[in-house]
Amino acid sequence: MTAAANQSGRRPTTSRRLERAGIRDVAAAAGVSITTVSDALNGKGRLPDETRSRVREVAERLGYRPSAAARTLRTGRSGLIGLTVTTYGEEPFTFTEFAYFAEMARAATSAALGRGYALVVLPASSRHDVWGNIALDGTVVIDPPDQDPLVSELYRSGVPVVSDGKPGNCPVTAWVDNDHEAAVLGILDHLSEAGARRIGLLTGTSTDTYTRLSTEAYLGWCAKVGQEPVYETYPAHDPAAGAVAADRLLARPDRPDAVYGLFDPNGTDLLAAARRYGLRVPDDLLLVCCSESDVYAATEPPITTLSLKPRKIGTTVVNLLIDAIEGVDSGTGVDIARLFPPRFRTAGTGPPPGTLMPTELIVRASSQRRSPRTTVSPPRPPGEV
Amino acid sequence: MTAAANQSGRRPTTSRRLERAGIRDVAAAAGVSITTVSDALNGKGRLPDETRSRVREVAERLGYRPSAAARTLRTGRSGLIGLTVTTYGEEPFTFTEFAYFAEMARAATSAALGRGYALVVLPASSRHDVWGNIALDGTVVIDPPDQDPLVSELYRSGVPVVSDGKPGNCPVTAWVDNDHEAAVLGILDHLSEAGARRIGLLTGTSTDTYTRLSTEAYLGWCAKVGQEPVYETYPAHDPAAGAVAADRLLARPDRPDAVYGLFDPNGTDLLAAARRYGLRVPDDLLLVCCSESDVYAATEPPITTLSLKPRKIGTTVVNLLIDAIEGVDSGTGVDIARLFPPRFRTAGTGPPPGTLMPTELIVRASSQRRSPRTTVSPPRPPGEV
DNA sequence: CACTCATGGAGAAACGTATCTCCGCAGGCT
DNA sequence: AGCCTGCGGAGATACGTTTCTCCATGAGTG
Repeated sequence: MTAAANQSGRRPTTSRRLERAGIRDVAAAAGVSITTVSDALNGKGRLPDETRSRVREVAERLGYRPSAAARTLRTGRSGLIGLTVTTYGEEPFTFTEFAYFAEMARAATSAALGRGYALVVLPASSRHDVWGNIALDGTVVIDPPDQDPLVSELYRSGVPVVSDGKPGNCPVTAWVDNDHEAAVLGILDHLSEAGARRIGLLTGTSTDTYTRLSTEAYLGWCAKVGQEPVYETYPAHDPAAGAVAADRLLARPDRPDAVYGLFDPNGTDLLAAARRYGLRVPDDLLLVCCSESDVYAATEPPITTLSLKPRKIGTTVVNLLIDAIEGVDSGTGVDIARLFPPRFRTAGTGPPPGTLMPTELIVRASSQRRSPRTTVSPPRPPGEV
Repeated sequence: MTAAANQSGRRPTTSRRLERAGIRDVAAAAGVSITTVSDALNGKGRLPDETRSRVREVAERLGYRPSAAARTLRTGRSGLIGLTVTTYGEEPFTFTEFAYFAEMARAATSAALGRGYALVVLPASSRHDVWGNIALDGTVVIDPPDQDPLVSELYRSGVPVVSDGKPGNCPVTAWVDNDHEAAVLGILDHLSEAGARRIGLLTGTSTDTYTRLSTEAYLGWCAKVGQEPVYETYPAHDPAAGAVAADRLLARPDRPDAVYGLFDPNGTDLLAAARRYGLRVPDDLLLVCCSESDVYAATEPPITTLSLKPRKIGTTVVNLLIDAIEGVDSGTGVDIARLFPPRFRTAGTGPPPGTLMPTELIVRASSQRRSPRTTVSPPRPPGEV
């Protein structure tokens, strides 16, 4: 009768009743055109509220769900953001900074969802097999190595890329990182003030930005204050090697009286090694390590840790990326500087291409000689809930 | 000249040079039809190898990347698998079993990538906003609550769903879970054999499958051996409440001489509480907790842990899901029993709808009265790398 | 010689949506 | 009376694949 009749006249194939309802079916059932359905559901066009609500009602009744694939094809936006992790060895996630990554990914997921995007986890290893098969609106890259071909290709094909960790030579849309130099210098000063005479470092052998910048900061500080560097390195992705390296560091003839460990498990490893050598913490050895884990609040003694604030980083990275995705129509060589002029949401601070986030030092007993009481605390009566 | 000429004759819009090359451009450049390009690149059709390689070469030269959206629209397959986590409170991931989830997600990601799929992380909370906007070939659901509307809707709309954790009333394609009852009974027997007279339990207040089955197994065991149950509960998602509950458990007048803690941080919390009350582990108190973390290998003393084998679970869940996705054309009410007849890859063992995975008890000093040496081990000389 | 058959490949129809263009129709204005 | 304007909505096209159908050709076969 109405125009809807001859529209649904198409669909020449055999009678399939079990198909999911499409926008055509909704249009036919509501007695309007496809255009009207699309506009009504997406809040566009000029339609009286009555039509809008009627169409919505019909769509609901038919259980209509718009096809994400068709929408993506048409609009060029998938609502998907890649989360790429650099992989050491076979496993998709890096073992090192495990808690850091988990926290960061969690915050990133949350932030993305809050803005209508979802995260898909993609190791950098698997090449075009699966990479090319996913429509990505943008990508977060964690600690890209110099000259990463993957990042280059993504960037070249117009996909915005924001990296966690200052990139070496990759062209990225923006990046976020901690101020690793300031963090290390802060820790060294903190240990010095606590009475440390010779501060050692437990660091990694890999060349990622975090390890490199932190080690350089340590060496620079040593040169400045005139201390001979005392450090041991080990492959950070090997969980067993850390304990060995910790032992090695404390076995040296020029044994340090304070140690900073760059990686999460170093705290327990150093504590165990100290115990083996009969060193009391903090009396004989001051200890700090970088970790996001709260187990160090309950060790004996509790260990001072540096937090890289992965939640803040994850949130910021995603917000920068989505700003880039939504900010400019299609990044065909637009200059980065013009990318986010007005719509900067994280307080008009930093210069967009690179943002440095502060770290947080959580001071506990292991780095304080003048702690009020290093003995076992008196038993606490069982409290309320 | 050839047919390719008039095919590329279309594209009436204004001259856009910067567009990404499409399959049409490849066809025109190679002097063949679109069909031939598609067949050549996808390894289908009957084409001489010479044509195939020539087309591939041209595609490579033009930097052709097939549009994932178009492919998904046409084939109905996106290569994406949803990973849904039940959320407690605001955060997208559950705090409890944090390491478990991280390990499981890692294994699932790895397994999916190995078979050409990618994982997208989707909390169950965010409803149609983002859920409906993503084309999912299937979904992994972690510990779905009874009558989960989300799972029901997914299943009804034909998306395969495999759950980690035995589902209550949700209709799922398949599920995988640990044998929680056997695990708890094994631990209780282990503690009994080590000399425990009164075994306590630290458990949660939530109603998820894991907590429920484990607690029931404990109560059943108590009834069988005639021990009065001694347990404390706390909201497992609250990291601070665990320490309080541990303290409460050891402060009871009927203080247990052995404790099993259901959640990851219980080990350190119980150890700290024992220290406060002057209890030696394992001499005065035997300790076991469920954890995937290896920090318990380095505590003083090392703590016996139960591993739920998240890697095995993640791998199995994903393989089952992909089997279901690829096994049958479009799940319109096919009976589950016929779903995986031949192509079962994980050794022809389990009955498909539900699979129980064994757990692993990692016995350390905290649960052995006759440990060879509970004192500090002698300093080990610095070994080779 | 008339015929099947395998080979190599072209044409065109979907897939389901968003959106650009355009059209009819009132009512108010000059 | 003609004209403009705004409202409500229909038609058609394009997004970029995959794939079903079909055609031309030359070689083998009775």
